[in-house]
Amino acid sequence: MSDPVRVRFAPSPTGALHVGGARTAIYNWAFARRNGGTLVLRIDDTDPGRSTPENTAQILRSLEWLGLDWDEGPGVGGPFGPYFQTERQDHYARALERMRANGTAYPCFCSADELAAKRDLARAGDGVFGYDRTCRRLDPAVVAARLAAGEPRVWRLAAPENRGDIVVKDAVRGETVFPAGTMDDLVLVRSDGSPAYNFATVVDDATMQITHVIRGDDHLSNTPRQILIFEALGQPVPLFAHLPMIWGADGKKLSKRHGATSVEAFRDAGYLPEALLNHLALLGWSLDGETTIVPPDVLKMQFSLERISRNPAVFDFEKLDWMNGAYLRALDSEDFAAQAFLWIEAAGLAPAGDLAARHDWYLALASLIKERIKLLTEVVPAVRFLFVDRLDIDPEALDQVLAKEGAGAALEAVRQALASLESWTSEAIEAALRSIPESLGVRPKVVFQIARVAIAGSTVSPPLFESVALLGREVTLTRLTAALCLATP
RNA sequence: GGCCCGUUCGUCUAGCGGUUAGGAUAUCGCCCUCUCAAGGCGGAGAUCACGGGUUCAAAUCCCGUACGGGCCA
Repeated sequence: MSDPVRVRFAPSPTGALHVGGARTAIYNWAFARRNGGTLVLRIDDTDPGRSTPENTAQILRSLEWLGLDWDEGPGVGGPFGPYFQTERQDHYARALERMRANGTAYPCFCSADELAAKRDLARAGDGVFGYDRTCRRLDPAVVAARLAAGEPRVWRLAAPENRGDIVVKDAVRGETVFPAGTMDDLVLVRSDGSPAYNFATVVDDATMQITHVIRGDDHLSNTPRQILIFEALGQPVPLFAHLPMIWGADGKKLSKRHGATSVEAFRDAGYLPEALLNHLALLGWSLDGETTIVPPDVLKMQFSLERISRNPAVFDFEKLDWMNGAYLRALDSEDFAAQAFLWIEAAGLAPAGDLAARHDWYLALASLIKERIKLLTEVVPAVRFLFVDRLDIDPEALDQVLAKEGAGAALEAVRQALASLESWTSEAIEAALRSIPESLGVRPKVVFQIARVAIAGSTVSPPLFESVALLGREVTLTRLTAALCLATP
């Protein structure tokens, strides 16, 4: 009860960190922070074929991008290392030794062919059980001889035969009972000496003194087996919290087919880490049922296992978009400008030092667009007209606005009004332009739309007067003149 | 096949024996307005998977069924 909380996130570096894993990491992180506990990051790299250092690096990068920090693990070390499973062979060997000594593990010499035959036999009958325990009944002297002879073998758990029902205590689902006698003698160590998943996980969780295992729902069925291993090792069983899966819109496990799933893909698609984190946190957890904006610092103060829901959640891309917009709007102009400039620079619209060189200009730009976009990828299309030398005018806008009769007269009036303006501020520009419609006898919005197309190349743009102010006199007049040639008089 | 888990507006969820079943998003309408957004106001949208119980009273408790999902093989 009063034991300090220790939780872990144990990704497999067989691919990028995807949103499901990210949510698990977020919950572990928030739970550790909320309870003043320790978050351990452990890399489950035991799959030699698919685990790569590149994937590990990418996972760490994604976690850092999300703003998650860990107290023990790669990069920070800690007293329970190493934190890569491939470097923990001696722990597994010691654990197996202990289980051999207390009779909870035994060698099995059955070949793959024999096992397949046993399986077929079992399937033919009605009861489909696990391994039939042939080698568990072998004479000790025979076992010793075959071991000494170096015969290929795996090591199996000797599942207890007189144990009662196995009860998984889970903070999300309460107590789940697995009937006694349904557990088979699962493989702990493979014939090549590598630890099986359940074994390595339990040995690590035990030696790292993990108190709460927060992980995906898909491990719930493994849990009774793991409990048996904890008990065989004589170690306390942690408390569990199994999270419901995240689905795509079709009710299938979220995958690439549904769109972006890796954290980095969301970053590249223009999402803010806080927004992704917030959205993920709310897929399967709620603060109070009313609050939708839960920033990281609130999450780590308020997170609780009790409010995790039991049913799977469909990943709602539209809601994430809305949320990203909300976070973008909440940014002050300084921060928004910094974010936006990354994209502007990457698109080649502005040179590297431009943000510092024209700081106030960028701040003004930021305030113009930050409440009009939901994704950072929208920045460049929204502001391109402010950077390019030659403006391309949208053909449809040309056709619908500049081709209208009187467009030329309006443009000429705008050009003249601006050419003689003494102070180039949005206020002065607005005053000058607002006086035009009346003299021409048209509605204000007609003139403004004509000017907008001439200046921004589109019927949709940031606010006109401010945009003109940002564009500067020279460029503005050039564009008006150029548009004049295209417009109907 | 066995064992587990899940099922409240399209979606995320609140609800933990008595509520006009609440919020968010999406959607629709109106207002604001130089376009687009943002913002404000309002509407529509949930026979609480289904069937039995228990109870004066069930979305809430119990048992089945169906449909989804997971794990093992």
